[in-house]
Amino acid sequence: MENNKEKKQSKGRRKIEINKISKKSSLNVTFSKRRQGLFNKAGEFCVLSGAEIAIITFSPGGKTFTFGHPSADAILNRYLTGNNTSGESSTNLVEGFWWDEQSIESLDLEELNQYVESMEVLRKLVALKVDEMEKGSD
Amino acid sequence: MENNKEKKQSKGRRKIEINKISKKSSLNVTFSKRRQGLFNKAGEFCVLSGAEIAIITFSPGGKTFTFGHPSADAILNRYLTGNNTSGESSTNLVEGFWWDEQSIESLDLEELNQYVESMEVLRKLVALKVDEMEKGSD
DNA sequence: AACTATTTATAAGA
DNA sequence: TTCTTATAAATAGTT
Repeated sequence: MENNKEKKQSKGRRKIEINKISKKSSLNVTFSKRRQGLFNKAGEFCVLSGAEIAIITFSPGGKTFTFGHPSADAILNRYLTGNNTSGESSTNLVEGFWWDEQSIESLDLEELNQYVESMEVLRKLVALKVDEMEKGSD
Repeated sequence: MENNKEKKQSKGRRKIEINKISKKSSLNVTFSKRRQGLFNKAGEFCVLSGAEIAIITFSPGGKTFTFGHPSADAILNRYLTGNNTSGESSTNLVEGFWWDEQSIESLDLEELNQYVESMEVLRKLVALKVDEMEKGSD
């Protein structure tokens, strides 16, 4: 009972080089898995260290993913309610953090503008917090 | 040669609960390790999927960490040159991405304003890109 | 700062 | 696409 010298690798994880994945189906799977992994890490990072973190991801496929602090929930919601007329969206909570996914069918340029808007939302979140602190410390 | 029933755990990683770390030295170590881990993951994520990502971390210790795209390098530099009068800073490159660390000794309120500024920088980066595209597609 | 035993993440496969 | 599983990678506690 001989098996080939180059016997088939088992199905476990194999080492990969970090290069752009060309095969579209693989790319989608990897994108999803790693986005989830990244957001989980970010959540743990925040809780363990007490840091605040904001992440914005702009996928080549035309989706904007943001990750942030619980205090941002209400504001994000308002943002979504006000602006989200063209695609579905979902907001998830894990370990007290929200993340958000927006499907937008749009041209590249519009996608970028979307990205800018998302950043603007995050900026406002923090500005609001600053405002609170100024009132509190006066 | 009996060892206690509760024998000492070996030194390998042990499972932990995700709660704020109270011991300051441990917190610092964990913060550094996990920040590095997170940024590495983010870099791989970008390269593999072709996504763009921006991360801003505001640590309780008064440091702002940002992670971004190579195209942002010049702008970040200008930002640092213009604003960084109170603390040291360093910019690192890994896999073509930059990350940055700023030491700021300031009050909480000032730290938050710093955070807002960092976000503003990121926003400008993308706005610039939009501008480029508008010119290109015209 | 290095080490290493474990836990955790995840690339392929089913 | 969701589940499985072998393996790579991250990291908590130790030194």
